[in-house]
Amino acid sequence: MSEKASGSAAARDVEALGEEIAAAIARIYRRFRSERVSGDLGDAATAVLILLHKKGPQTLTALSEHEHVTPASMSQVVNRLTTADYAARSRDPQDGRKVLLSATPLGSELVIAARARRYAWFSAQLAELPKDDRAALARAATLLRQIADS
Amino acid sequence: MSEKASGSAAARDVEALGEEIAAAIARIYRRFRSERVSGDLGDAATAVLILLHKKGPQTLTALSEHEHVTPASMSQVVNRLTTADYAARSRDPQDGRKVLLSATPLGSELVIAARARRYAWFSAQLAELPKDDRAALARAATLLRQIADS
DNA sequence: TATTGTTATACTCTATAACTATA
DNA sequence: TATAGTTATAGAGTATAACAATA
Repeated sequence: MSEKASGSAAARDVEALGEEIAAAIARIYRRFRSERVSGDLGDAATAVLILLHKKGPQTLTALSEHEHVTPASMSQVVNRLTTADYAARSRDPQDGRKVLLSATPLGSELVIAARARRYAWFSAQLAELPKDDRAALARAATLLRQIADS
Repeated sequence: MSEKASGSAAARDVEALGEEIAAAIARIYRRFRSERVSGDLGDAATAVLILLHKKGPQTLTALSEHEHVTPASMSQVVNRLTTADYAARSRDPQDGRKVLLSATPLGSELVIAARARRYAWFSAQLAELPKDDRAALARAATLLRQIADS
């Protein structure tokens, strides 16, 4: 009831919450990035490789839409992966315009080895939180993913 | 009780949660970045400008620690802000080695005008969520900020 | 000597514009 | 013509290494 009754005040609250969340996202994202060890792939390339490993072969357009970048940007990320032999390009036999990207065995190996190590510090922090807080974070992750995809 | 009893299973759960959150963070962060309109400052420069606007003058080292980047990186971000006349450098009278950065009136104006516009789409999404979900996001923002600062 | 900050250089990531190849 | 993808170029953001200035 009070939600609808206090229209503009609630709107300001939501705006403030939006800014607060956005700021927190930016901070933790940079923190993740700073945890990267030398020799690792960059964050964009890593995200793509994990996706290929988990979901199997994808077209370039599918990857670019999933990551919210232009096809031109994604092509360059893929170039870094293929140059390092972590991913491979192949033509779609049904439609010669399409390119299918897939993780190589070397790439899959890297994903498996790197994942736990990369977020080890973060998992350690999570383990120390009360159950309720972990639940809030799990729900938030789901919501943020939905909003990102909207 | 069951948390401690099922040691390694719980540890795997926390790791999976960590990866899930990290992936969601990366996705929503890129989405925020893709919403940036041409002519805007970049995200790093914007974050610094907002900080200067909110907290007042800061040294370069304080800024670099707050954003978890090296002083050399921060110096370059600050260069972009000062070149655009959104921030100004001044020497600390007590310690000539230190540089104090502050937002210019033009910079403060920009922060105020840009904030709401920049996250408008996000706030609109938040407004449509049930109250419980907004609460989960608010809690998550607090937790993520604490973890980022740890 | 230690602290604070800067510049030089290089890499990742992203975008826009212009292009090729296939449908 | 429309779709899928690539390359060229430019700019933001970051790091390491080497440096200058001040304490």
